[in-house]
Amino acid sequence: MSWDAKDVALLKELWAAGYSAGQIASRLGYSRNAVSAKLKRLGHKRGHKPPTANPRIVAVPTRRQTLAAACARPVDRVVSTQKPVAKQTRELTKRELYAMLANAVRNTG
DNA sequence: CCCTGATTCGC
DNA sequence: GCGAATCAGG
Repeated sequence: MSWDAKDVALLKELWAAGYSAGQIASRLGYSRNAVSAKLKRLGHKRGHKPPTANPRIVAVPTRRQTLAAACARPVDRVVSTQKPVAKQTRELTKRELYAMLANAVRNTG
């Protein structure tokens, strides 16, 4: 199973559109696990939602990333507080984007 | 019991 | 990098 550009695009866009991992997975043909994992690799962020699932307490404590996170202290200052205008390829509106998505899904699925 | 997302671990 | 297994919750 290799994530093609098409798959990734659909994944990201559908995810952004508010689709659930399961729905996307069904459309794409992958397991929701794969979708979630892929999203994580991509650096997904749907915003707010406390990390409910604890990082597995398997018999191998050579992990403690949780502790590391807990020990993380705030930095003194941020070097660059740049907030550039950004935004480039933003010619499509949400409606158009979704329409495109729907079409793509229809054709692809 | 169905679903949700999140994470880890083996390949 | 990919995906199954797994967790914790609604």
